[in-house]
Amino acid sequence: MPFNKKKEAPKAAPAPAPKKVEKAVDGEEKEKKGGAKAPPELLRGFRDILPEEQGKWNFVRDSVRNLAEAYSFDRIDLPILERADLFQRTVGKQTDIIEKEMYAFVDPSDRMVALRPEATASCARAYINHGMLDRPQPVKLWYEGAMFRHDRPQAGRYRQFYQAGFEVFGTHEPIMDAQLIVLGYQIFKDLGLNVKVQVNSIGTPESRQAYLAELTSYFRPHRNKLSEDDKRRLQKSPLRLLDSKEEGMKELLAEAPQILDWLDDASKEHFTKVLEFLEEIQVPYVLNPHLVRGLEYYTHTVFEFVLDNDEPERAQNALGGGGRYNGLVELIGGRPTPACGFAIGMDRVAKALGEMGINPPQRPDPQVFFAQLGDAARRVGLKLYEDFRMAQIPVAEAFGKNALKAQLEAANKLAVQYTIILGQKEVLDGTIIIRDMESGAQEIVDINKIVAVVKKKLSSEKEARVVVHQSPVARE
RNA sequence: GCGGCUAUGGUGAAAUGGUUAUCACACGGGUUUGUGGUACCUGUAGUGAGGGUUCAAUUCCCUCUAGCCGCCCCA
Repeated sequence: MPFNKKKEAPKAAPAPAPKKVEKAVDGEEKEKKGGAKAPPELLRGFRDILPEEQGKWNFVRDSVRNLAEAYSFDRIDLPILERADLFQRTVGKQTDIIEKEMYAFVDPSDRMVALRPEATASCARAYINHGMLDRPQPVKLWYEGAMFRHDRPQAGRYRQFYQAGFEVFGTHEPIMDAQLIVLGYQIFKDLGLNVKVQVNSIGTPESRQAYLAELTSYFRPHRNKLSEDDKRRLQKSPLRLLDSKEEGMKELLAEAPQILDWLDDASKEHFTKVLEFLEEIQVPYVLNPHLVRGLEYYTHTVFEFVLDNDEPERAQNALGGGGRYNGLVELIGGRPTPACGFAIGMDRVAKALGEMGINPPQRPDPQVFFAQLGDAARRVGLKLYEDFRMAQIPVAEAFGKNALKAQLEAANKLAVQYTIILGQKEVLDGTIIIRDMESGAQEIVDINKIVAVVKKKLSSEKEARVVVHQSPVARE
């Protein structure tokens, strides 16, 4: 989806690509021929997140939100579509994200727009647009939502993926870098995931310039030893050589100049302080002098959260990352404003949870099942259902089924503790049957007291259940 | 974007160049009309799409599509 093919896009009608029209016609013909409709197809790299997975996702979303609030971040929702040049300017034209992965197109108003490939730039834009520099600094924002990159899909990598991000504008203080790392670390800890924190500093653009020159001249004599990929990196983004996975690179890298040695004094001091804070609060981190990040806007501290599991070599183990980006706000037209932030990849986090066998229920398990026989019972049942809901007792039902047998079967599948049964007879008597699903014992109670009776019966077991369902956030 | 592997009902598997593609689970209906967990009966549903070779293709070949793995990149 190259972004620059717009040149001759005429100003006239936003003619939809003719190709698409043809295809649509094809589709119709196919339908006619086969009689049956061709099955609908998902776009490549897009997916549905099904109900079975929602438990994990809720867990992730809840943890993120709880911690965002605990660290006093304010929620912001940003548009999914932005002017394309926002990302071009910030993420960096040389990056793959911009060069070939951005969903960019001309909208009906003849404007070049793009589905956001990330949200930091939007945050910075919002910060400027809404004059947030006139609020008490720092301004701490968090968001969550879908991002789009037209990348080659793989497990844990989708073209529409979800990120939760945290951004802090308006402070240079190294303690902020450290706190962001702590925050990210805590999110993973709350989720029960083991992550390693890797940190590095890539200094200011000026100090980096000098380092890049040095790095390039170090590699140039070895040019013939480099792989094609690495040669390209040497040309395009020498920093990327540092995290090359090529075999032969290890020895070369060992001798290569280290960026930390090239930082100016202020950068060094900043980084040292960040590390001191991390030690103080005992976040285990690994200094990784080869950690560089793909987005061009980073300055000083960069960090990544890497899943620490049995298969450390997996490409999708980076669950999140971020860093400081002191130049970004100014780059898009704001006053010079220091800032830093990070984002976590929720798809990968959810996947990691699944691999750990963590799969919370997508909603509270129903504890009671309501079985009904006949229309009179249904009418009463509809009302009864509301009573239970107000008493906050989750009730399941199978209004779609008539036979009591089928309803009990459904109740059994749901593993409820009690089924309440309402038939013609009970409606006339103003009573209702309550059946203990484990023992099969039944008793008849006054229908007006059923909610109270059930509540009482459940309360004995409730304590145990509450412990089970307790959010791990509350742990330790 | 590059390289490799893969593709059979909703899920997991089986089979074959030649009758009607097998099995389990899941799902729906039922086993004389108001009682579940085990049993029995029964139903729905599949060879990813398109082309080629062949008398005949789910099986062999090609293209496409999608997924997975690695690279690139990144979350």
